[in-house]
Amino acid sequence: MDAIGKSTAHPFTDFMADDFSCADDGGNAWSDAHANFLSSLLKEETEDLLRCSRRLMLKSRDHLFRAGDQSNDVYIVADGCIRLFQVSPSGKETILWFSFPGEIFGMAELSKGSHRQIYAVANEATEVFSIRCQDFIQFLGAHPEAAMKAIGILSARVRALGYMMVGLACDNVETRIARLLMRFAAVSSGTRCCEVADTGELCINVRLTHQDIANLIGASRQTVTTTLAHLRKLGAVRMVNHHIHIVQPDHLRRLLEAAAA
Amino acid sequence: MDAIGKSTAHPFTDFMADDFSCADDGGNAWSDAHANFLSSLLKEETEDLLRCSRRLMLKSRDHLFRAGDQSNDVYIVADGCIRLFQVSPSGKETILWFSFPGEIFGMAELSKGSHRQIYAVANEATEVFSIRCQDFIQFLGAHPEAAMKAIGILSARVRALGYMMVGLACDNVETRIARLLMRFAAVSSGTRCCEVADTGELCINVRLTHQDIANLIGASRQTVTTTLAHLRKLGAVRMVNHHIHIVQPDHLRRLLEAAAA
DNA sequence: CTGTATTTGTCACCCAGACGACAATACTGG
DNA sequence: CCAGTATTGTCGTCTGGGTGACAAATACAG
Repeated sequence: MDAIGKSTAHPFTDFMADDFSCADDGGNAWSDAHANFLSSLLKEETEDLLRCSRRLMLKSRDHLFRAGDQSNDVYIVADGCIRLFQVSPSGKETILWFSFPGEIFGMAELSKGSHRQIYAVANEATEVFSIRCQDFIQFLGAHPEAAMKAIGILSARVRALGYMMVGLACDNVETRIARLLMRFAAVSSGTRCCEVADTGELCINVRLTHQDIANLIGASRQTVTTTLAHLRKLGAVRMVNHHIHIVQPDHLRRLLEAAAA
Repeated sequence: MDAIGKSTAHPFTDFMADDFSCADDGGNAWSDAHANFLSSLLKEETEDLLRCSRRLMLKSRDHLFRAGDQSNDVYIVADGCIRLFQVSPSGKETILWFSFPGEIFGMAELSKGSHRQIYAVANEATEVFSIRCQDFIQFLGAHPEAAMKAIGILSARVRALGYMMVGLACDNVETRIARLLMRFAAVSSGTRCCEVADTGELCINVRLTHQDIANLIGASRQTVTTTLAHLRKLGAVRMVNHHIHIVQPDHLRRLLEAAAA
């Protein structure tokens, strides 16, 4: 659990501080939504919270919960990565987001002691802290600043989802993919890939199949394969081991600007 | 401001209580996101909060704030209706939601004392309470239950946006419209239309142009016109004055079930 | 009451991307 | 090490719905 204590590239403290232009494309909301809740807490708050937590070890593809389950806990990722998604009545999977170490999830179902709306699956071998809703609510009551941080994270998620909606409604598949890659690069940059050159190359250190990407951006798997092949041919991205590197971030940025025109 | 004190069809108390099937299509999240924040507060909390508020009167189409503005306040609708939307870089408008009397909005930009991400305009003559962020944060600190309610509303909005994403990614335009109409009917049912028959006819008491609907579901205005004309021809909906009535809710429900197959 | 702006209704055209169908790899558990 | 499963790569084919272009019908300000 040594990944927990240390601050990542997105400590919560940044959250209140940094300014950004109004032409922001949602990248900030995206980062803020991935704020490291755990490392943003004070030492004593962390102890208070983890005291009443259980630790769960999940193998890749293990289900943590499914839609319809009773929702009794909130979770914090200790290590690994959790995929949060919905399944439409027709069976299509829509990925809402991934949760990385330090991030809290399952909060959205907190206030109704009721049922899960979404699915949570380990995207790789993953370790999570599980905290009973009751305990968590009590914790928030006892630590108003922590409650404000929770509100901050939920707010960021609302903003991030808003931007996702806009992208889905306005952009074509290539643009959606470009934007997704840039955002993932920003968020997953904490866990740097071994072989990043001194060039501006960015590493997306998450296991993502083409199907996953399709489910993230609301496209078909084939179109993702084709588009990604195209970007690779242009030299904008390349595959390293089993994840994507953005060779020319500027190329993707230009794509995004072009879409704005 | 007599619309404020009395509870609507969605008091916050319902929020923690009602159960629902796991096949929920997000209607609950939608309703919960439109929870009446103001009327959910205790009398003393309400006084505390409104003491430090200013009242603003807006004419139809007045801008309350725009993307890029400094975000210094949160707002509560006293009367009327506020349209919250984003504008894509290419100029396309995407409506995220409407806020009705008693609802709080602007919260998502609360925690960064920074800039608005979205636009808020009065959809009709509207009256809002404006509360400085500082005061609101202080209020939440002083009233932990109110803070939990705020978290509950943000959570519901996260869930609602999740469902919107799924719909956008999976459903065709007709289904998206049908779902939108059913949800609006549920939410706006508080302000009942004068001439609702004893039939199961539902009234959507919000001024919505075809362009608005298009912006809500990510479709073109023409397609909305055509689809709505089709639904009217089938006798599923009709226009009353300047808003839509759902003549046969079952017809729309059947549409939604069909989409699930 | 009247000119201007907004909203609705309807076309014909066209294309991004969904879908189905395979073959070729690459993993993974036993 | 091998069978079985998951993932990638590539084709045609086909269509939902975007786009532009109008005309008609309202709404609204002055």
